[in-house]
Amino acid sequence: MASADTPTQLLDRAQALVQSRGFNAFSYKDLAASVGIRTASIHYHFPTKGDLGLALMQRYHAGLDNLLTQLDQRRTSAKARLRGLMDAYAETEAQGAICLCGSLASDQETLGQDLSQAVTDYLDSTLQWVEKTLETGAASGEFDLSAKPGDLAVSLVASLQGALLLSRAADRGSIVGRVRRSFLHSLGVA
Amino acid sequence: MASADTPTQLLDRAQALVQSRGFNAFSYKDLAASVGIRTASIHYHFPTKGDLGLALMQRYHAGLDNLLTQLDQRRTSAKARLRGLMDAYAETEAQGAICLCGSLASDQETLGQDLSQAVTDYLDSTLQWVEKTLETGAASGEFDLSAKPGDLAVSLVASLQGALLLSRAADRGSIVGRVRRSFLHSLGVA
DNA sequence: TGATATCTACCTACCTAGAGGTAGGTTAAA
DNA sequence: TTTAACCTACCTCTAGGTAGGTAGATATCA
Repeated sequence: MASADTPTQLLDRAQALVQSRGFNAFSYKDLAASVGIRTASIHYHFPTKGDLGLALMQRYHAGLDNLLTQLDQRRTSAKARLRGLMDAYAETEAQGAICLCGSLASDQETLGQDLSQAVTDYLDSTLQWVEKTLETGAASGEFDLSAKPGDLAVSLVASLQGALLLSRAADRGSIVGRVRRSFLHSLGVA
Repeated sequence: MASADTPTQLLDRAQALVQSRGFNAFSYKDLAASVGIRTASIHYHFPTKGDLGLALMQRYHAGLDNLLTQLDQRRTSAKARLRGLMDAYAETEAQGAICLCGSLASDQETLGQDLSQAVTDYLDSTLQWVEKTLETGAASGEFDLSAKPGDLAVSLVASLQGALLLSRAADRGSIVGRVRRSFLHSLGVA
Protein backbone atom coordinates (compact mmCIF):
# COMPACT_ATOMS: atom_id res chain seq x y z
CA MET A 1 0.00 0.00 0.00
CA ALA A 2 1.37 3.33 -1.09
CA SER A 3 1.77 5.70 1.83
CA ALA A 4 -0.70 8.58 1.91
CA ASP A 5 0.17 12.04 0.66
CA THR A 6 1.71 14.50 3.08
CA PRO A 7 -1.42 16.51 4.04
CA THR A 8 -3.25 13.29 4.83
CA GLN A 9 -0.36 11.96 6.84
CA LEU A 10 -0.22 15.25 8.72
CA LEU A 11 -3.93 15.13 9.48
CA ASP A 12 -3.71 11.50 10.58
CA ARG A 13 -0.87 12.11 12.96
CA ALA A 14 -2.24 15.41 14.22
CA GLN A 15 -5.58 13.80 14.97
CA ALA A 16 -3.91 11.10 16.98
CA LEU A 17 -1.94 13.72 18.89
CA VAL A 18 -4.99 15.85 19.66
CA GLN A 19 -6.95 12.81 20.76
CA SER A 20 -4.23 11.63 23.07
CA ARG A 21 -2.74 14.87 24.40
CA GLY A 22 -5.08 17.72 23.62
CA PHE A 23 -4.81 20.50 21.06
CA ASN A 24 -2.57 22.75 23.13
CA ALA A 25 -0.25 19.98 24.17
CA PHE A 26 1.16 18.97 20.83
CA SER A 27 3.47 21.04 18.69
CA TYR A 28 4.41 21.33 15.06
CA LYS A 29 7.73 19.90 16.15
CA ASP A 30 6.08 16.69 17.43
CA LEU A 31 4.06 16.50 14.27
CA ALA A 32 7.01 17.14 11.98
CA ALA A 33 9.06 14.43 13.65
CA SER A 34 6.19 12.02 13.40
CA VAL A 35 5.72 12.55 9.67
CA GLY A 36 9.40 13.01 8.81
CA ILE A 37 9.46 16.56 7.48
CA ARG A 38 10.44 19.95 8.96
CA THR A 39 8.10 22.20 10.87
CA ALA A 40 8.32 24.87 8.16
CA SER A 41 6.93 22.41 5.65
CA ILE A 42 3.85 21.88 7.77
CA HIS A 43 3.15 25.59 7.47
CA TYR A 44 3.16 25.14 3.70
CA HIS A 45 0.15 22.82 3.96
CA PHE A 46 -1.49 24.36 7.02
CA PRO A 47 -0.41 27.98 7.47
CA THR A 48 -1.43 28.19 11.10
CA LYS A 49 -2.25 25.71 13.81
CA GLY A 50 -5.80 26.99 13.72
CA ASP A 51 -6.05 26.06 10.05
CA LEU A 52 -4.83 22.60 10.89
CA GLY A 53 -7.42 22.26 13.64
CA LEU A 54 -10.14 23.39 11.28
CA ALA A 55 -9.09 20.90 8.60
CA LEU A 56 -9.05 18.23 11.26
CA MET A 57 -12.61 18.98 12.33
CA GLN A 58 -13.84 19.22 8.74
CA ARG A 59 -12.51 15.78 7.95
CA TYR A 60 -13.82 14.38 11.20
CA HIS A 61 -17.27 15.83 10.58
CA ALA A 62 -17.28 14.44 7.05
CA GLY A 63 -16.50 11.04 8.52
CA LEU A 64 -19.43 11.36 10.87
CA ASP A 65 -21.80 12.35 8.06
CA ASN A 66 -20.58 9.36 6.14
CA LEU A 67 -21.19 6.99 9.01
CA LEU A 68 -24.65 8.31 9.78
CA THR A 69 -25.68 8.21 6.12
CA GLN A 70 -24.51 4.64 5.84
CA LEU A 71 -26.36 3.64 8.97
CA ASP A 72 -29.54 5.22 7.64
CA GLN A 73 -29.19 3.58 4.24
CA ARG A 74 -28.94 0.11 5.66
CA ARG A 75 -32.58 0.49 6.68
CA THR A 76 -32.18 -1.66 9.73
CA SER A 77 -33.96 -1.10 13.04
CA ALA A 78 -33.52 2.11 14.98
CA LYS A 79 -31.83 0.07 17.67
CA ALA A 80 -29.28 -1.26 15.18
CA ARG A 81 -28.64 2.25 13.93
CA LEU A 82 -27.99 3.56 17.41
CA ARG A 83 -25.81 0.59 18.06
CA GLY A 84 -23.84 1.51 14.97
CA LEU A 85 -23.07 4.90 16.44
CA MET A 86 -22.15 3.42 19.78
CA ASP A 87 -19.87 0.94 18.03
CA ALA A 88 -17.98 3.85 16.52
CA TYR A 89 -17.37 5.22 20.00
CA ALA A 90 -16.33 1.78 21.16
CA GLU A 91 -13.76 1.71 18.39
CA THR A 92 -12.35 5.05 19.48
CA GLU A 93 -12.21 3.73 23.00
CA ALA A 94 -10.38 0.61 21.88
CA GLN A 95 -7.69 2.84 20.40
CA GLY A 96 -7.25 4.47 23.79
CA ALA A 97 -8.39 7.78 22.35
CA ILE A 98 -11.09 10.25 23.15
CA CYS A 99 -13.36 11.93 20.64
CA LEU A 100 -11.54 14.61 18.66
CA CYS A 101 -14.19 17.15 19.44
CA GLY A 102 -14.40 16.08 23.05
CA SER A 103 -10.72 16.85 23.32
CA LEU A 104 -11.14 20.21 21.63
CA ALA A 105 -14.17 21.02 23.75
CA SER A 106 -12.11 20.93 26.91
CA ASP A 107 -9.67 23.48 25.52
CA GLN A 108 -12.51 25.48 24.07
CA GLU A 109 -11.65 28.88 25.46
CA THR A 110 -8.28 28.83 23.75
CA LEU A 111 -9.69 27.92 20.35
CA GLY A 112 -10.43 30.38 17.59
CA GLN A 113 -14.02 31.19 16.77
CA ASP A 114 -14.12 29.04 13.63
CA LEU A 115 -12.69 26.00 15.31
CA SER A 116 -14.95 26.42 18.29
CA GLN A 117 -17.94 26.62 15.95
CA ALA A 118 -16.82 23.48 14.13
CA VAL A 119 -16.90 21.58 17.42
CA THR A 120 -20.40 22.84 18.13
CA ASP A 121 -21.55 21.85 14.65
CA TYR A 122 -20.20 18.35 15.04
CA LEU A 123 -22.01 17.80 18.30
CA ASP A 124 -25.20 19.28 16.89
CA SER A 125 -25.10 16.87 13.97
CA THR A 126 -24.72 13.96 16.33
CA LEU A 127 -27.45 15.12 18.65
CA GLN A 128 -29.92 15.73 15.85
CA TRP A 129 -29.34 12.32 14.36
CA VAL A 130 -29.73 10.53 17.67
CA GLU A 131 -32.90 12.42 18.46
CA LYS A 132 -34.36 11.68 15.03
CA THR A 133 -33.47 8.01 15.35
CA LEU A 134 -35.03 7.78 18.79
CA GLU A 135 -38.21 9.40 17.51
CA THR A 136 -38.38 7.04 14.56
CA GLY A 137 -37.96 4.05 16.83
CA ALA A 138 -40.60 5.34 19.20
CA ALA A 139 -43.06 6.05 16.40
CA SER A 140 -42.74 2.54 15.05
CA GLY A 141 -43.24 1.12 18.53
CA GLU A 142 -39.72 -0.23 18.65
CA PHE A 143 -38.80 1.76 21.75
CA ASP A 144 -40.63 2.64 24.87
CA LEU A 145 -39.10 6.06 25.54
CA SER A 146 -38.79 6.77 29.24
CA ALA A 147 -38.15 10.47 28.65
CA LYS A 148 -38.29 13.11 25.96
CA PRO A 149 -36.26 12.16 22.86
CA GLY A 150 -34.27 15.37 23.15
CA ASP A 151 -33.32 14.61 26.74
CA LEU A 152 -32.44 11.04 25.90
CA ALA A 153 -30.35 12.09 22.93
CA VAL A 154 -28.41 14.57 25.02
CA SER A 155 -27.95 11.95 27.72
CA LEU A 156 -26.68 9.35 25.32
CA VAL A 157 -24.20 11.61 23.57
CA ALA A 158 -23.01 13.03 26.89
CA SER A 159 -22.51 9.57 28.31
CA LEU A 160 -20.60 8.43 25.23
CA GLN A 161 -18.32 11.45 25.35
CA GLY A 162 -17.87 11.03 29.07
CA ALA A 163 -17.27 7.33 28.63
CA LEU A 164 -14.24 7.99 26.45
CA LEU A 165 -12.88 10.34 29.08
CA LEU A 166 -13.44 7.89 31.91
CA SER A 167 -12.10 5.03 29.92
CA ARG A 168 -8.59 6.42 30.00
CA ALA A 169 -8.73 7.80 33.50
CA ALA A 170 -10.70 5.23 35.47
CA ASP A 171 -9.48 1.69 35.18
CA ARG A 172 -12.74 -0.13 34.64
CA GLY A 173 -12.61 -1.94 31.32
CA SER A 174 -14.84 -0.87 28.48
CA ILE A 175 -16.91 2.03 29.70
CA VAL A 176 -18.60 2.50 26.35
CA GLY A 177 -19.80 -1.09 26.48
CA ARG A 178 -21.35 -0.54 29.89
CA VAL A 179 -22.95 2.72 28.78
CA ARG A 180 -24.39 0.94 25.76
CA ARG A 181 -25.81 -1.87 27.87
CA SER A 182 -27.52 0.36 30.34
CA PHE A 183 -28.84 2.71 27.67
CA LEU A 184 -30.43 -0.06 25.64
CA HIS A 185 -31.77 -1.47 28.90
CA SER A 186 -33.46 1.82 29.65
CA LEU A 187 -35.13 1.75 26.23
CA GLY A 188 -36.54 -1.65 27.04
CA VAL A 189 -34.84 -3.29 24.09
CA ALA A 190 -31.86 -4.99 25.67
CA MET B 1 -14.65 39.34 54.03
CA ALA B 2 -10.88 39.25 54.29
CA SER B 3 -9.29 38.06 51.06
CA ALA B 4 -7.86 34.56 51.22
CA ASP B 5 -4.18 33.84 51.70
CA THR B 6 -1.98 33.61 48.63
CA PRO B 7 -1.81 29.82 48.21
CA THR B 8 -5.59 29.65 48.38
CA GLN B 9 -5.96 32.47 45.92
CA LEU B 10 -3.51 30.74 43.62
CA LEU B 11 -5.41 27.48 43.83
CA ASP B 12 -8.72 29.23 43.24
CA ARG B 13 -7.54 31.04 40.17
CA ALA B 14 -5.57 28.07 38.83
CA GLN B 15 -8.60 25.87 39.19
CA ALA B 16 -10.72 28.29 37.22
CA LEU B 17 -8.06 28.44 34.53
CA VAL B 18 -7.74 24.67 34.24
CA GLN B 19 -11.50 24.28 34.14
CA SER B 20 -11.92 26.84 31.40
CA ARG B 21 -8.79 26.39 29.29
CA GLY B 22 -7.14 23.10 30.17
CA PHE B 23 -4.00 22.37 32.16
CA ASN B 24 -1.58 22.93 29.30
CA ALA B 25 -3.23 26.12 28.12
CA PHE B 26 -2.65 28.33 31.13
CA SER B 27 0.69 29.64 32.31
CA TYR B 28 2.25 30.87 35.52
CA LYS B 29 2.18 34.26 33.86
CA ASP B 30 -1.61 34.17 33.50
CA LEU B 31 -1.90 32.98 37.05
CA ALA B 32 0.48 35.60 38.44
CA ALA B 33 -1.38 38.40 36.68
CA SER B 34 -4.65 37.10 37.98
CA VAL B 35 -3.49 37.03 41.61
CA GLY B 36 -1.30 40.11 41.45
CA ILE B 37 2.14 38.68 42.21
CA ARG B 38 5.12 37.68 40.07
CA THR B 39 5.61 34.29 38.49
CA ALA B 40 8.67 33.61 40.61
CA SER B 41 6.55 33.97 43.73
CA ILE B 42 4.24 31.21 42.57
CA HIS B 43 7.21 28.88 42.55
CA TYR B 44 7.73 29.70 46.20
CA HIS B 45 4.35 28.16 47.00
CA PHE B 46 4.23 25.53 44.25
CA PRO B 47 7.73 24.68 43.04
CA THR B 48 6.60 23.12 39.78
CA LYS B 49 3.44 23.19 37.74
CA GLY B 50 3.00 19.52 38.49
CA ASP B 51 3.00 20.31 42.21
CA LEU B 52 0.32 22.89 41.61
CA GLY B 53 -1.77 20.40 39.66
CA LEU B 54 -1.41 17.86 42.41
CA ALA B 55 -2.44 20.37 45.09
CA LEU B 56 -5.38 21.28 42.93
CA MET B 57 -6.56 17.69 42.68
CA GLN B 58 -6.00 17.06 46.38
CA ARG B 59 -8.17 19.98 47.33
CA TYR B 60 -10.76 19.03 44.75
CA HIS B 61 -10.86 15.46 46.00
CA ALA B 62 -11.18 16.65 49.59
CA GLY B 63 -14.14 18.76 48.50
CA LEU B 64 -15.74 15.70 46.96
CA ASP B 65 -15.22 13.61 50.09
CA ASN B 66 -16.75 16.40 52.06
CA LEU B 67 -19.81 16.60 49.86
CA LEU B 68 -20.38 12.86 49.77
CA THR B 69 -19.99 12.56 53.54
CA GLN B 70 -22.48 15.35 54.08
CA LEU B 71 -24.94 13.77 51.69
CA ASP B 72 -24.64 10.46 53.52
CA GLN B 73 -25.02 12.05 56.93
CA ARG B 74 -28.28 13.74 56.05
CA ARG B 75 -29.80 10.26 55.92
CA THR B 76 -32.26 11.20 53.25
CA SER B 77 -33.40 8.90 50.45
CA ALA B 78 -30.92 7.45 48.01
CA LYS B 79 -32.64 9.47 45.33
CA ALA B 80 -32.01 12.69 47.25
CA ARG B 81 -28.38 11.75 47.75
CA LEU B 82 -27.86 11.12 44.05
CA ARG B 83 -29.64 14.34 43.33
CA GLY B 84 -27.19 16.09 45.63
CA LEU B 85 -24.28 14.88 43.54
CA MET B 86 -26.01 15.88 40.35
CA ASP B 87 -26.70 19.31 41.80
CA ALA B 88 -22.98 19.79 42.32
CA TYR B 89 -22.41 19.09 38.65
CA ALA B 90 -25.22 21.49 37.77
CA GLU B 91 -23.43 24.16 39.79
CA THR B 92 -20.21 23.59 37.89
CA GLU B 93 -22.20 23.81 34.68
CA ALA B 94 -23.79 27.06 35.78
CA GLN B 95 -20.30 28.51 36.15
CA GLY B 96 -19.58 27.60 32.55
CA ALA B 97 -16.86 25.25 33.72
CA ILE B 98 -16.11 21.60 33.26
CA CYS B 99 -15.03 19.21 36.01
CA LEU B 100 -11.42 19.76 37.03
CA CYS B 101 -10.59 16.13 36.56
CA GLY B 102 -12.52 15.94 33.32
CA SER B 103 -10.30 18.70 32.03
CA LEU B 104 -7.17 16.97 33.26
CA ALA B 105 -8.32 13.66 31.83
CA SER B 106 -8.28 15.00 28.30
CA ASP B 107 -4.65 16.10 28.63
CA GLN B 108 -3.81 12.91 30.42
CA GLU B 109 -0.85 11.77 28.38
CA THR B 110 1.01 14.95 29.19
CA LEU B 111 0.47 14.71 32.95
CA GLY B 112 2.95 13.31 35.39
CA GLN B 113 2.28 9.94 36.96
CA ASP B 114 1.16 11.37 40.31
CA LEU B 115 -1.28 13.81 38.80
CA SER B 116 -2.64 11.21 36.45
CA GLN B 117 -3.19 8.89 39.39
CA ALA B 118 -4.96 11.63 41.34
CA VAL B 119 -7.46 11.98 38.50
CA THR B 120 -8.07 8.26 38.51
CA ASP B 121 -8.55 8.26 42.27
CA TYR B 122 -11.09 11.06 42.11
CA LEU B 123 -13.18 9.27 39.52
CA ASP B 124 -12.95 6.02 41.45
CA SER B 125 -14.25 7.71 44.59
CA THR B 126 -17.19 9.09 42.69
CA LEU B 127 -17.97 5.82 40.96
CA GLN B 128 -17.81 3.82 44.18
CA TRP B 129 -20.12 6.22 45.99
CA VAL B 130 -22.68 6.23 43.18
CA GLU B 131 -22.64 2.45 42.94
CA LYS B 132 -23.04 2.07 46.68
CA THR B 133 -25.89 4.57 46.74
CA LEU B 134 -27.65 2.81 43.89
CA GLU B 135 -27.32 -0.51 45.66
CA THR B 136 -28.69 0.94 48.89
CA GLY B 137 -31.66 2.39 47.05
CA ALA B 138 -32.31 -0.86 45.27
CA ALA B 139 -32.05 -2.92 48.47
CA SER B 140 -34.59 -0.73 50.21
CA GLY B 141 -36.92 -1.02 47.24
CA GLU B 142 -36.58 2.64 46.43
CA PHE B 143 -35.24 2.02 42.92
CA ASP B 144 -36.07 -0.47 40.30
CA LEU B 145 -32.63 -0.91 38.75
CA SER B 146 -32.83 -1.54 35.03
CA ALA B 147 -29.22 -2.67 34.85
CA LYS B 148 -26.30 -3.68 37.06
CA PRO B 149 -25.44 -0.99 39.65
CA GLY B 150 -21.89 -0.87 38.37
CA ASP B 151 -23.03 -0.24 34.82
CA LEU B 152 -25.50 2.39 35.94
CA ALA B 153 -22.93 4.15 38.09
CA VAL B 154 -20.47 4.28 35.23
CA SER B 155 -23.21 5.55 32.93
CA LEU B 156 -24.28 8.27 35.29
CA VAL B 157 -20.81 9.59 35.99
CA ALA B 158 -19.90 9.41 32.30
CA SER B 159 -23.02 11.30 31.33
CA LEU B 160 -22.38 13.97 33.96
CA GLN B 161 -18.81 14.45 32.82
CA GLY B 162 -19.92 14.48 29.21
CA ALA B 163 -22.73 16.87 30.04
CA LEU B 164 -20.28 19.48 31.25
CA LEU B 165 -18.32 19.12 28.05
CA LEU B 166 -21.40 19.40 25.86
CA SER B 167 -22.77 22.23 27.85
CA ARG B 168 -20.07 24.57 26.67
CA ALA B 169 -19.80 23.23 23.14
CA ALA B 170 -23.38 22.49 22.17
CA ASP B 171 -25.82 25.30 22.66
CA ARG B 172 -28.69 23.45 24.27
CA GLY B 173 -29.34 24.96 27.67
CA SER B 174 -28.70 22.95 30.82
CA ILE B 175 -27.42 19.58 29.72
CA VAL B 176 -26.91 18.40 33.29
CA GLY B 177 -30.57 19.09 34.00
CA ARG B 178 -31.63 16.95 31.09
CA VAL B 179 -29.26 14.17 32.03
CA ARG B 180 -30.66 14.25 35.55
CA ARG B 181 -34.24 14.06 34.34
CA SER B 182 -33.67 11.14 32.07
CA PHE B 183 -31.56 9.27 34.61
CA LEU B 184 -34.12 9.57 37.37
CA HIS B 185 -36.76 8.57 34.83
CA SER B 186 -34.85 5.42 34.03
CA LEU B 187 -34.77 4.53 37.74
CA GLY B 188 -38.52 4.84 37.82
CA VAL B 189 -38.44 7.54 40.49
CA ALA B 190 -39.04 10.67 38.45
C1' DT C 1 12.71 19.29 -29.86
C1' DG C 2 14.95 22.06 -26.78
C1' DA C 3 15.05 26.12 -24.00
C1' DT C 4 12.74 28.52 -20.67
C1' DA C 5 9.47 29.66 -17.25
C1' DT C 6 6.54 28.29 -13.55
C1' DC C 7 4.93 25.62 -9.78
C1' DT C 8 5.04 22.21 -5.95
C1' DA C 9 6.87 20.64 -2.00
C1' DC C 10 10.08 20.75 0.48
C1' DC C 11 14.52 22.83 2.83
C1' DT C 12 17.85 25.89 6.12
C1' DA C 13 18.10 29.60 8.97
C1' DC C 14 16.07 32.69 11.53
C1' DC C 15 12.62 35.57 14.49
C1' DT C 16 9.91 36.92 18.60
C1' DA C 17 7.26 35.65 22.32
C1' DG C 18 6.48 32.94 25.97
C1' DA C 19 7.09 28.81 28.65
C1' DG C 20 8.73 26.82 33.28
C1' DG C 21 12.26 27.48 36.40
C1' DT C 22 16.47 29.42 39.29
C1' DA C 23 19.58 32.64 41.96
C1' DG C 24 19.89 35.71 45.02
C1' DG C 25 18.35 40.12 47.11
C1' DT C 26 14.78 42.85 50.05
C1' DT C 27 11.37 43.76 53.52
C1' DA C 28 8.63 43.31 57.42
C1' DA C 29 6.97 40.76 61.12
C1' DA C 30 7.85 37.23 64.88
C1' DT D 1 18.10 37.71 64.08
C1' DT D 2 15.66 34.60 61.78
C1' DT D 3 12.09 33.39 58.68
C1' DA D 4 8.15 33.94 55.44
C1' DA D 5 6.81 35.96 51.47
C1' DC D 6 7.71 38.34 48.24
C1' DC D 7 10.83 40.78 44.54
C1' DT D 8 14.18 41.65 40.21
C1' DA D 9 16.86 39.69 36.91
C1' DC D 10 18.03 36.10 34.54
C1' DC D 11 18.35 31.28 32.41
C1' DT D 12 17.26 27.69 28.79
C1' DC D 13 14.04 25.66 25.92
C1' DT D 14 10.32 25.52 22.93
C1' DA D 15 6.44 27.53 20.75
C1' DG D 16 4.31 29.10 16.31
C1' DG D 17 5.63 31.51 12.44
C1' DT D 18 8.48 33.83 8.50
C1' DA D 19 11.98 34.67 4.76
C1' DG D 20 14.01 33.13 1.25
C1' DG D 21 16.24 29.38 -1.29
C1' DT D 22 16.26 24.95 -4.15
C1' DA D 23 15.46 20.41 -6.65
C1' DG D 24 12.60 18.45 -9.63
C1' DA D 25 8.30 17.95 -12.12
C1' DT D 26 5.35 20.26 -15.47
C1' DA D 27 3.76 23.48 -18.74
C1' DT D 28 4.78 26.89 -22.65
C1' DC D 29 6.31 28.05 -26.86
C1' DA D 30 9.94 29.56 -30.68
